[in-house]
Amino acid sequence: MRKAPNQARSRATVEAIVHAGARVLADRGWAGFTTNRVAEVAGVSIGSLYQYFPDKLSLIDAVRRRHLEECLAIMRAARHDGKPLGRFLDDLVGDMMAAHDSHPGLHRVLLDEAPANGPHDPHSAYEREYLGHYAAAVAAYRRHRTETGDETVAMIMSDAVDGVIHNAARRGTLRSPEVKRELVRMLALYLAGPSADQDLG
Amino acid sequence: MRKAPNQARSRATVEAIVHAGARVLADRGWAGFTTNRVAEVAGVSIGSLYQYFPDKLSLIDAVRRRHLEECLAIMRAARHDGKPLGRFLDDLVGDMMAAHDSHPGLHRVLLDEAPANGPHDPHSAYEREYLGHYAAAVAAYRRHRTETGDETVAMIMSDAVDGVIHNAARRGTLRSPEVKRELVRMLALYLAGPSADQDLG
Amino acid sequence: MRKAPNQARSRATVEAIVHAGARVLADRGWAGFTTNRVAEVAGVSIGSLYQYFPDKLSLIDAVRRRHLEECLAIMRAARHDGKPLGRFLDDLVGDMMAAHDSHPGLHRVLLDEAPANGPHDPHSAYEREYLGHYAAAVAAYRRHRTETGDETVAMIMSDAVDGVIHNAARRGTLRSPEVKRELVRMLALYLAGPSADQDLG
Amino acid sequence: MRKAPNQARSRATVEAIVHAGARVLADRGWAGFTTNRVAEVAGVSIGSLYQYFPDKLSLIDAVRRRHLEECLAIMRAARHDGKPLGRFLDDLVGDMMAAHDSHPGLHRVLLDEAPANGPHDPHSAYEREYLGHYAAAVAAYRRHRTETGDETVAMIMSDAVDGVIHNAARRGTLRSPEVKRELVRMLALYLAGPSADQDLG
DNA sequence: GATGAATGAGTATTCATTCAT
DNA sequence: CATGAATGAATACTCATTCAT
Repeated sequence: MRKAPNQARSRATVEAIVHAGARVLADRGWAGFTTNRVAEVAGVSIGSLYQYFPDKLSLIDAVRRRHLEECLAIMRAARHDGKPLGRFLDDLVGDMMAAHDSHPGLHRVLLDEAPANGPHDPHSAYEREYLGHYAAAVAAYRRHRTETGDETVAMIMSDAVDGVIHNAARRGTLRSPEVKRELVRMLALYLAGPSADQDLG
Repeated sequence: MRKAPNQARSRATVEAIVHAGARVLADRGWAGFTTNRVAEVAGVSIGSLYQYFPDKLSLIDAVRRRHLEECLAIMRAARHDGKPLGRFLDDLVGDMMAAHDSHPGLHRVLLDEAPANGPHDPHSAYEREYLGHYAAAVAAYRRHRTETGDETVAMIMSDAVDGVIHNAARRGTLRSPEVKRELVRMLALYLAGPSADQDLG
Repeated sequence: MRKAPNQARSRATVEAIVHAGARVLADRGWAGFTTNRVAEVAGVSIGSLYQYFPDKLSLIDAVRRRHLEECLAIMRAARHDGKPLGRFLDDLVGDMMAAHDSHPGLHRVLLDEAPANGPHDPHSAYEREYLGHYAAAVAAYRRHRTETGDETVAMIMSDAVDGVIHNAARRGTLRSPEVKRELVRMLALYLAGPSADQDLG
Repeated sequence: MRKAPNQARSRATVEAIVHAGARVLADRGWAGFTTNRVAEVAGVSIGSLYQYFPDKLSLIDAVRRRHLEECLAIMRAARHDGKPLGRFLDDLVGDMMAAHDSHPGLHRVLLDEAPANGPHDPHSAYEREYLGHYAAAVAAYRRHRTETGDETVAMIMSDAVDGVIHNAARRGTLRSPEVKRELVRMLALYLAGPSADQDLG
């Protein structure tokens, strides 16, 4: 960002711009994301937008950072302190679906356009922490030890949640209790289940 | 499409354009997808591109149709005729991962710029058949009957596969045997598992 | 128009664009009318042109509206309040020839590319008022009443003036006093003359 | 033209192209006149069109020549050998209106786009002969000798006819007997009338 | 700071024309 | 000769970005 918004009004302006950016990205996709449109939706002039964001990319980065931070906050809040597994998954999946319900499709769009995927970019940092939370839960709840590491199991779970939630967002079924229940059931069975080599005949 | 390619030469041209379109979309994303670039990569003039596709969007549609058709072909080929479940899932997931390995990220980009997802657009038709194949497999292999329909289970499975594969594509781990094995394990446990209400404590 | 020019600067810009459009259309005809050329002649960037006009056609419409409005202004100013007929026609034809002398050929080009001449398009509205003025003059000066209505006579006169003036524009003889005198004479004789059925032997 | 069509089939092809050119020009105006469209309407391939016409301009010239030739043929046929004036004008105007009824607007479009208006271009040659026929008629029928030459009177008449007919074409009233009658009446009164200086009160 | 008019490089698209079949 | 696929210069139009007010 070009400059730190010091005064209250400035902060509100930046807030409005980032929020509008998320909205436009979710509603119109990459092709419909133009700086002029974002400024219009935010209710500020295009000049003001460039006062705070040096270019389009930095605005997208801000939107991305904001969204990933929200997802991380949910993960951080999803404590597995003594909760039974079913309850833990229920809370986690429920909160995640709720979070995506406000801007369906945003997450998906944000992750698609590969943003300089070096190991040090913000997305990677986010992902490391994100998967770390999942791995901790896996370590806490997993029943059967196999040769597969917690990190891999965590990744599979995270990606499955991602897939189910974002396809639900696309179909407009984010609020379906059935979808939520089945996703939770799949994760629970996965965590509870025996190793791959056993009787899946 | 503006014009049906009748002669052999023109069919080859259209083929090259669609193929180049997939490549450019996968490599450069929405922002890098320009008709001139596609024409260049295809090795044809921009005029030839517009001879067959009335505009940029119709070209993207063609690329999408082509890709979805490839995915459907895999589903159709994945017969569950007497195979044990583990074998069936192994084949299906393996083929799907291989298919996405050629253009990692393409599927995701294609599905996310959601253009008018009414129930009658080609993507919906594709999705109906796609989920239908999954549902047939679910009906064949499911052990425990619950109140949840085969279609819902099929959708969860399909979306989970989607999420895992496309995040793997993003991370460059599409060829990892571990990822494949765990995804198969999760699906198998899900299909084999008891209803949600049981002892997931 | 895409956007109303509010500030003084933007009004000047729109003015310059429309004026340049008339000039380019008159000088180079349809084939030479390109938006980039108009912008260049207007001394503004191509972006500014598209800030106010959504496409080429809307710019042509603006030029047309402007020109028709100028012609109407001449008709409105040509009062037949007690003037003798000769004087009235002299003033009217003189003003009209002068008006076309600034952009010879513009009128013809504008009217000929007939874009959807339904009864409700702006050109029709213009034509109704235009012919109305002529009809009023006919009613005031006509000597012999025939079965032909004032409106028809007005239309014949208007079209004849149109034909003579625009062919004169094409030939570069718009300032010829002889042309003006003879056109006036023809109109006067027509208005003064007896019905068609009489001795035209 | 690139080469003379010798065989019967070639002549028919050229014929079809010129005819289609007139049709497209009349129906779609300058903006819609493309060589590919003309070829399509003519039912020949674009390659065949370029076999006979080296470029677009030469095709337009052919269409123009053809149309002007038709108008000239009407003038040549309109003999004033002893006919009374009323009869002569009636025939001339009637034939001219009929000629324009097949391709309304064509003449207008053809004359608008100023085609290299040197004194030696085909249009000027046409115009000279055309006005010459009118002048001969004027000389034959004019009643009052004034200081204005026959050529000027002829030009005014020709231009008035042009204006009335082409505006009628635009309005779709080319077959109106009233329009024809009034146009004839105006021309007759003009030819019969006294000099400009007299009692036009 | 805020504004929004202006800019112009860059993209989408057309269409006259060529040439291999 | 006829065909129509291919070409690419030229045009229409967009949108990130600047800057005078």
